[in-house]
Amino acid sequence: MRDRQVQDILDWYDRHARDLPWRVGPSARAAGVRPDPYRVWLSEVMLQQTTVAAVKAYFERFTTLWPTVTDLARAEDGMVMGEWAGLGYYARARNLLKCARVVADEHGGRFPETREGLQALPGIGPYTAAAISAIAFDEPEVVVDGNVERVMARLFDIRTPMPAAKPEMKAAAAEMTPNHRPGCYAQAVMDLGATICTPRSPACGICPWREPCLARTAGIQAELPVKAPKKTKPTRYGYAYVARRADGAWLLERRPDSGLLGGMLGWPGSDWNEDPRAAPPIKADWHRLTEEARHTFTHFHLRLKIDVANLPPDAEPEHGTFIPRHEFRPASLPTVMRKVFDLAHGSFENVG
DNA sequence: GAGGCGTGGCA
DNA sequence: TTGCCAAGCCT
Repeated sequence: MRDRQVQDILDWYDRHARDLPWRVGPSARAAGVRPDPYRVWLSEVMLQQTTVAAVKAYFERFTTLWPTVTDLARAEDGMVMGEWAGLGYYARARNLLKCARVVADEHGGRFPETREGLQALPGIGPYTAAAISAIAFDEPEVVVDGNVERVMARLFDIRTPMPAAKPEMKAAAAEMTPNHRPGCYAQAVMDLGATICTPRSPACGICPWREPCLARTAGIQAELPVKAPKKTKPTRYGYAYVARRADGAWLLERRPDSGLLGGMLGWPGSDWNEDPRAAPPIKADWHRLTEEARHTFTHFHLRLKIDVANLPPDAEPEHGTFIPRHEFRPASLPTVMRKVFDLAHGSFENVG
């Protein structure tokens, strides 16, 4: 029975596999083309908790700037963080660089081929290690991500709430994983989860697993997997300070490596909490903008009051660094900081 | 084990 | 507007 289902989803994948920039499609794979482990790794890290649509442009940009893991290992930290800006979960970018440097310096520029070897690297956990091993090296590893959990919960009608159901999902995934074409199988299940077995309104009518799917038989496919309700997000408040020196340089600061937006550039500002204290980085004639910047993070809403100021050529702030006008790219800021800039920059006159 | 950690799209 | 969701990892 399991062999029948594996064959059915592989047949479906051979006909309907998504064409993705980092993917070697089923026909090319059958012709002997092997995926580049560097590109598989880079795409998997970018795809952690992130949509394919958001990742595509970043993947193209990164692989153009840094075609190999050795190239990436030699990049400057600030350059990589700036290129990652907007993609979110910035610890991924810091770990990406760490990982590239370990692979370049300690593994001769080649990725380990085993799940164990891969999972020892920074930013590579159980899912990513199994995925790289399966996709890049065609090892029959059990690949379990959110897609696989959803598909298995439905195929086997697993009603145990998450995250308690994880061991059952893993066992179900292990039961299904084939020794033949494991890389294609892993990508097939993820494509199925992304395009047919979707969280809401799954397209069961065109699913290659519609017959054996126990949740569909019971009519509860859209209710699975069962998840605990989310906690409501609190709102925090803060101040952001946008200052421009007379020569057009902007006063920014590099945030500490750990914590929220770690390692990213941002505007100087206060702490973000229920009752923040204003904390300008330099004595100046600050002007408060009418509009606040609003942004929502994973676990709280944020509202920032924005102060702007022009600084003299010899300004010496208590903290922060002046970024010359021609070196400053708003796109290299995390989104919340870019929102602040978008609101503030209109209040400055152009400098020739 | 639970919480921290981004962002944008969509119902 | 609000909530939910997307190929998790780290502490």
